[in-house]
Amino acid sequence: MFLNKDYFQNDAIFLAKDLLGKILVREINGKKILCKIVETEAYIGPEDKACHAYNNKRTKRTEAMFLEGGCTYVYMIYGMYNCLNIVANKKDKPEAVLIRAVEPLNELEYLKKNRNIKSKKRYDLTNGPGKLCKALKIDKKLNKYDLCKNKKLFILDSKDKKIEIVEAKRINIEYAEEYKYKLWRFYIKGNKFVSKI
DNA sequence: GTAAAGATCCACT
DNA sequence: GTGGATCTTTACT
Repeated sequence: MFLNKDYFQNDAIFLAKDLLGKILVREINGKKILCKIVETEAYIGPEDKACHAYNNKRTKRTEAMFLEGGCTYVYMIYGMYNCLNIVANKKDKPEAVLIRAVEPLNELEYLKKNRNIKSKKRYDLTNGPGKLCKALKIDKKLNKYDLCKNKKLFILDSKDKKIEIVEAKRINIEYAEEYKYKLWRFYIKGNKFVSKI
């Protein structure tokens, strides 16, 4: 089951929770890599001080968040790492869901090769926003990508309804003042691939 | 043109 | 659990 455009017009907090357990599909050279989404964070444009688009700040970088829901917002952090966001809500509402961690379901050797790390731990492959982007070869070429119209990157619905969702504070946003206490990070309880408990 | 900070990762103890 | 690496984007002058 494909998730359609209407689904992504919901607000970021709803989507952040609802996307847990769903399947992110990335196709590279004919390989279909399947990953279960296990950890997300919601960023709510104008009011959220942790959001790049706080106060409707619109720059060349943040304009992807002003697109309609169902597109991607890929940004670079610390100069070297990419993070994958799913844009939420309607056009001109800058909300997004950051994908912080996924659980790889196949092509593990290929993902390990992309990561090029010494660690052989399976759960080190994709347990962080920068890591999963490197493993899945997600970079700025996939910024503003429409998840509903393309085959290289999209999301499948999942029948897994037994997951237990934990709400937590978001990570590494000390500068966000009162917003750093918002419980806008969501993850699947007990899942080994979550970046931080 | 220049400076400063940043939604992180990895190796090491 | 800690610290260094490392470079893009932004917001100034």
